[in-house]
Amino acid sequence: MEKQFDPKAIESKWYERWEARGDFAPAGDGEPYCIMLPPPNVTGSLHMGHAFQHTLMDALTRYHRMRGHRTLWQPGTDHAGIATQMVVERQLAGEGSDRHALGRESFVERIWQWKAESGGTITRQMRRLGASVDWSRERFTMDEGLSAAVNEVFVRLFEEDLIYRGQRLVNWDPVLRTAISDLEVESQEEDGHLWHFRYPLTDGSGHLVVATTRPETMLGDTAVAVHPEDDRYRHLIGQTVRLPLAERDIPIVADDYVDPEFGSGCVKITPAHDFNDYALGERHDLPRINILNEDATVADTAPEAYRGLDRYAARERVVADMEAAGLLAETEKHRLMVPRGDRSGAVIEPYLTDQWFVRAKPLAEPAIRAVEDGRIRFVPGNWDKTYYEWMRNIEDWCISRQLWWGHRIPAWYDADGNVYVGRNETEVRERHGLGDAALTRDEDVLDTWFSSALWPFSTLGWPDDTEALRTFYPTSVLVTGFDIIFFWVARMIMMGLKFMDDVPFREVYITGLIRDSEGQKMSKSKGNVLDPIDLIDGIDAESLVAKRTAGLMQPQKAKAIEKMTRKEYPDGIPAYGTDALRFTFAALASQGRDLRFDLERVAGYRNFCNKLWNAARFVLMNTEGEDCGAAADAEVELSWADRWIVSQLQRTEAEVDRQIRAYRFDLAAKAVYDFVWHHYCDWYLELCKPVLNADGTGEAARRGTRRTLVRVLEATLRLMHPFTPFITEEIWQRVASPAGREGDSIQHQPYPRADEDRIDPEAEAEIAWLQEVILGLRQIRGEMDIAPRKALPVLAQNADADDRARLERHRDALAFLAAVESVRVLETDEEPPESATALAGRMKLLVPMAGLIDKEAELNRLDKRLAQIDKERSAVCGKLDNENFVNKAPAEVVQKQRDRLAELDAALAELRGQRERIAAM
RNA sequence: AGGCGCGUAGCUCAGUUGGUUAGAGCGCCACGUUGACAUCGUGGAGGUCGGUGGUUCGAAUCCACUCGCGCCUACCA
Repeated sequence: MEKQFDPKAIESKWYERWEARGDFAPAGDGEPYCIMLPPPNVTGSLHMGHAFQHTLMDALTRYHRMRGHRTLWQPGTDHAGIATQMVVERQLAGEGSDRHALGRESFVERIWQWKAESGGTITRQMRRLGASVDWSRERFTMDEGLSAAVNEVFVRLFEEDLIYRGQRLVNWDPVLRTAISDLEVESQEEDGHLWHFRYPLTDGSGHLVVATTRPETMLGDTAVAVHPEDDRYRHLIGQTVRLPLAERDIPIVADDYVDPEFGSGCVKITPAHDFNDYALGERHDLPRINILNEDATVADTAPEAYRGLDRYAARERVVADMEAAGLLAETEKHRLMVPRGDRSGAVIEPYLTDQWFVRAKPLAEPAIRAVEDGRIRFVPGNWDKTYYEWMRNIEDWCISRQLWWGHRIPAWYDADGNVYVGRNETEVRERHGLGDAALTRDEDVLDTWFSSALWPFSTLGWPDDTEALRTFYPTSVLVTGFDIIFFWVARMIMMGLKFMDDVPFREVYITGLIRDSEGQKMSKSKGNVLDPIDLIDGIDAESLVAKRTAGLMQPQKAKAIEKMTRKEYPDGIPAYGTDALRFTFAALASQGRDLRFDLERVAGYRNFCNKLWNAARFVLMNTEGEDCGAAADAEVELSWADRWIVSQLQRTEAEVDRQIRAYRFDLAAKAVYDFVWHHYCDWYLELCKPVLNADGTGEAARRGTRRTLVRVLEATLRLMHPFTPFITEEIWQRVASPAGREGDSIQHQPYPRADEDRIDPEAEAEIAWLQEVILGLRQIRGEMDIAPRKALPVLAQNADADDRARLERHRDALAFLAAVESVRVLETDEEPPESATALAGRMKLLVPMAGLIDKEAELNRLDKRLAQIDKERSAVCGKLDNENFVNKAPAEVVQKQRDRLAELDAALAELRGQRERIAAM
């Protein structure tokens, strides 16, 4: 083996073998376990959030596969309607063309081409991450089967009146010129103005003042509203005002919606351009005047002077005209929430159009119940509140999009505008007896999330009753971020319950969000993104800068991004390898908080991989070609250390298993790390050395230690495999045989299960004693500046029979790990020489000071220890002197404190005595 | 406005039902290279657990209030 672990040398080799052999396909007849990969955008690339989530999904998948479950991790990609269409439209714009010039068919063809070219990025990256998805089942939301499922769902929902078409106010993106759903609107507070306008009463008796943030919409006003109880205006209700500029008479209506405290207490009402006004208009049966075109220019329904103006130009014009007419009462600065499209960034316009909707309430009710009664569990649990909040206030879902890339709505219109919905045109004609009448298909496509909502069953073959569907639905767990609970999770639950009559998954594990080391959200525009592949392979500073500054929406930011990047990564990023990256993700995955991603952390886990690698190297150096006691009748003798490490392994196995089940990957990773580094390497390997090297060791003892070395390592590799698949496979191939195991790959080996019977309290006590002695002596050495390899003669005082036996038993270990030259047990009445002291239980270890230790230094050291002990002693005494504590606390707790006090007193007495003696010398 | 979360060592974070000597990693200080590993070893320094008050024999942990920060929903013209 190489002295240093080199991930590059092994990773691609193993993944190719696993995939070629079909290792990731569900196998056996165990209990089914299934995870649906949240389908990434087909033309996207893997970002840190993906890599994080994929790591956790893969860990779960490998864990269950090793436990013998019939495990499926179902991969696939999403067509991502708007996002993908925008990319190709931008390309066309670069060529001086647009989709209309191309025509629908060619445009869609062009997107398919783009998908074919760039669509493999994510899946290639997933392979680099070691994701053990079953590629043979890979699906795409727009492939044939999934499209059929989409049509089927649409038709069935339509037939049950759960999908309808209607003219309603929707969120309109005037740049993309399509409707979008409520969820695709992101509101942000921005600076604006509040304009106060005078609207004259028609009868000439005065005027009302209304305030607005959007003056141009007054062209579509159809009422002014006041609060019914507002004494200032009560007498005017039912009268009309003369709407300036448009010169129309509009009524004054009374409605509770109006807050009399705000502004003048009068509100202009524009039902066609504001959601609240729309609702108010419905209550009062007001006309709706749509004054905007699709691109947010003023329409012909408005007065001539404004037609064709952009909405913001119209705004200025309206304000100027009102001012000129003496009707502008006041202009004030105002912060307001501005709705923007999440894709285009354009200011969204409430807009009156014909769209298709899913009736949400009837679907939401069973979906709420599924979480309430525990058929679906959120992890961490508090996310159910977020879910309930949204589901209980859910509005109908606008599913039609005025785009070309997506599932075209299966609806046809005849010459009279009658609508027919069916799985295809032939079916529509047959079912409605339309013969060969002219039919035109609806131009619109469905919201991307409509097909995503079906993912848990459409990928398994629905609407056909397939073996896969019967086996893997409901799936086991969904792993995703909180940001798509509404977009996706809630909708999958609704659709799953509706069409499968069962929940789509039993648990939803919500991961935190990956941020950069400063706690900033990672985004292309901030220039702080990291490509997980760059952490695996490494990247030089130039390439990293080039990558981060390429294709920016705001190219002027490039300089700042370059500066920041060069400062943070002057030498680029070293290659850490996949296993280190994955282990980092696992270790960071604590619950309920966002996580800061810090390269120092990855470096630490790369070191950990190297540690494991070298431990394996040591084991192999000591076992290759040697008898490791594999034979059934081999005579084998286990040392205390052997028994101890086996015992520790059981505890670790139990802990890791428990934490994985609880989705506490951070704690599972910590348990593994502690075991490998601090138990196996720091102590066990060191304790093995004297056994293997000493001349006096018997063959049965060597065999026992070799066998334990290699078997514990082998089990540890299996324990770690879900987190670090590559290094564990590589090493396992070398140690499996000496450890007495057979198999083609570690991933099909059983996951370690703790064996209660192999927990060995006797061995644990023995090694705990040994550690205490060694640590005590090392402390003296360290604090007294005694050279590390300077062999020390040690005297033991107050050693009881056990201590004496143990000192004898572990003489080699003490010599090796604490450089003890000799140990002599003092007789009861023997006066010790001037010495430095350490305690191990009641036994006192003395290192004679002659020539080694400075008297003052030892006195200081003792004073420090005494102070520590004395401080704790006062705390314990405080408790025990408290009658209430002694009377009310559980007996065992009280006893524990008494025992502790006794220990402290003994230690105090010993050390004080020691101090006096040294001081007197 | 409502909801959720966070505040523990210089930094990033654990601390599961109240009883630990409050932990880890990184960083810091000192010492150390005859082969598992310098991507390492040994020893050490460093925290009144945001604040106040309460419940309790006992609070980082439970309750109330408070300060600071973050996120998500929401109709303020």
